[in-house]
Formats: sequence, structure tokens, C-alpha cells
Amino acid sequence: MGRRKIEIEMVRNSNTRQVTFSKRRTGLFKKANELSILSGAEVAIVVFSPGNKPYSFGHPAVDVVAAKYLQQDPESSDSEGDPSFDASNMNELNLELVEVLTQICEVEKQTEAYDKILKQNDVTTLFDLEKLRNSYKELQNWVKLRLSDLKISEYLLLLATEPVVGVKAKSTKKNRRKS
Amino acid sequence: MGRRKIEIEMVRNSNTRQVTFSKRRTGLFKKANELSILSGAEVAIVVFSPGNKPYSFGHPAVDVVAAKYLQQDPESSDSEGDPSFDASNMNELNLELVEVLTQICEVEKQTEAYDKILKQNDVTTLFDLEKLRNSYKELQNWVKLRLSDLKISEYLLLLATEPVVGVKAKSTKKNRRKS
DNA sequence: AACTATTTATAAGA
DNA sequence: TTCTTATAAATAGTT
Repeated sequence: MGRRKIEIEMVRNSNTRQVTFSKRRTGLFKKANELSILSGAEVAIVVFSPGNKPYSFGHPAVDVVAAKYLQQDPESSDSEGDPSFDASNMNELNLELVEVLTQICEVEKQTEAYDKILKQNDVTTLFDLEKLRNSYKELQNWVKLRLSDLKISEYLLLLATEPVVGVKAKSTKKNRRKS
Repeated sequence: MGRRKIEIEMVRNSNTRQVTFSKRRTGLFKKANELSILSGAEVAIVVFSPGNKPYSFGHPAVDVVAAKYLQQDPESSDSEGDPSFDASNMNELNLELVEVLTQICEVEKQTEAYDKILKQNDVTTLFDLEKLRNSYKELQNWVKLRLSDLKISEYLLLLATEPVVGVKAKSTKKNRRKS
């Protein structure tokens, strides 16, 4: 929507990129505001600029909408009994990390194998394409699996909620969670 | 932007309101996607429709961006805890996690895109094969990159050395870290 | 779900 | 950064 049509791809020039970000971030928030007013919808937006500065928009407020959203999926944290935050959580987190790293290794080996297939430049038969296709599917499934059980994200969220994670914080009422 | 100019105010007719919501929600998410691609910004949006159905958009993912946002202002206290292991370590670890999650998300989206190519069963030209080949290479490179800067692994090692991370552990000499 | 007349967003330029 | 403006894109009302 400007003097010229542009491709939707990372803007090369870092200066132009920042300008584009500013303009479009403004536009995005304006649209969000209109959406919330016109339809009465609740909207929350969080954006990190290329320079990593945070911007947010919320109607009625980011926190409110975010909380509502997070409440949706009740599978999130609760299990842990009482110690405001103890080792078991950390150990689980660590295990998750090990898992991720392990699987990343596996993916590397897989991709190498698949790359070999591709290097035989005769991959023109349907059969080979089928194999290729399946390879991608596997990879995709792996990633989805990783993402779908969002335990790590949940942990992050949980951790973010506790300013001082894994350390006995000043026990304010914030350490309390519904259980 | 339509046949007529409209005032930005709650749309009266509930049917029209729902239609407006649908159209504009789509537009908003499209804009968000363009913003994230053009500028490399991270974006998370959560919307509740007038009928209270949740919709979300995230690049790399709602949870990841949300977590990062929430972590921003940790009224970083250090409390009365044993300083041998405080929040700063956790924050670093968390940032690493955010990194990994971000890249995993990117891979997922990539693989989805490539899968689309494969689904067009006309992938018989050399050109397409070339694209496919490059796709794999990118993926492979990503994984290698992930593995080569072994910061996370280092953390894991560190963590593994500390059975109880982030919590006042039985203080042995293990609380020592190279510095 | 499509179709367009219009309005709105914005890329480039100043 | 802010403004201007030619043009691309979104969308309100219609079919």
C-alpha cells in the first residue's frame, strides 16, 4: 500500500526495517483498536521490535485478556503442592531441556539422511517424491509434538509469573496459586 | 475502506457485527504476520470474539512472546535467599529457552511451507527440487547452529552438577562456578 | 462466499 | 522524525 508494491520478506536495510516496523506497528494497533470498538471484541497484542523493545496494546487490558486466554487451557500448572517453588519443578524443566536437545540431534541425523536422497539428482519418480514427502511429515510431526505439549512454554509462563524463580522469594500473597 | 465510510463505534446489528469481526480479525492477523516477517518483530495476539471464542496469532508463538513479555519487568528482587544461585542465572536460562522455542517454531513453519510445495504433486521440475534441496539444507544448518553454540548444553551441564537448581541446595562445594 | 466502490494504510520521497 | 502523496491493500455494503 505504498508507492510501490513490496514483497513480504525481511526488509534488508536495517534502517528501513525500523521505519517499516514503526509505521506498521502503529497501523496494527489502530486496527486492533477499531476491531475492539466495532465488534466489542477483547484484544491483546504484544510486540517486540527488531531492536527488542516491547510494545503492547490491550482492550480492556493486556493482562486481562492474557489471563482469560491462559485460563482456557486448564492443563497448566497446578499439580505441585505447596512449596512456593521447589526443586521438582527445576528438575522437570531440566529434563525437558535434555529431551529437546536429544531430539534436535535426532533431527540432524534424519535431515542428513534425507539430504542424501536429494543429492541423487534422479529424484523424479513419484516413489521418491513420496519418500520425501513422508520424511517431511515425520519431521513436521516431531516438531508439532514438541510444540503441542507445551510444557516448556508453560514452565516459562509459570516462571515468568514468579519473579524470583527457584529461589525462596519474599513470600507475599503472590506465591499463592489456586489449587 | 468500503462502499461507505463508517464511524468507529459498536456496530448495532449483531449479525453485521459478527461479520465485521470476522473480516477484521482476519485482516489484523494478516497485518501481524506481515509485520513479523518484514521487520523480524515478535508478535503475539489474543482475541475474543463477540461470541467469546478465542483466536490467537503468534510469531514465533503466543506463549513464547507472552513469556518474554511477562519476564520483562520482573520486580527482580533477590530476597533473603542464598545469593549463590539467584534470579539472574534463571533469567539467563529462561532466555536460552525462549531462543530454542523461537527457533523450533521457525522450523515448524518452514516445514509446513515446504510441505505445501510437496503437496502440489507437480514437484517434478528441477527448479522445485532445487528449492526442496535448499529447504533441507536450511533446516540442517539450523540444527547445526543450534548444536554448535553449546550454551544450552553448558547450562544443562551446570544444572546437572547442581541437583537442586535455583533452590538453596545442600550447600556443598558444588555451588561454586567458574567465573 | 464473492464482488467492487471506496476508504484506509503505507512505501518512497522530501 | 514527521509530512506528503501516489499507489497498494482492506473492507462495507451488495449480490
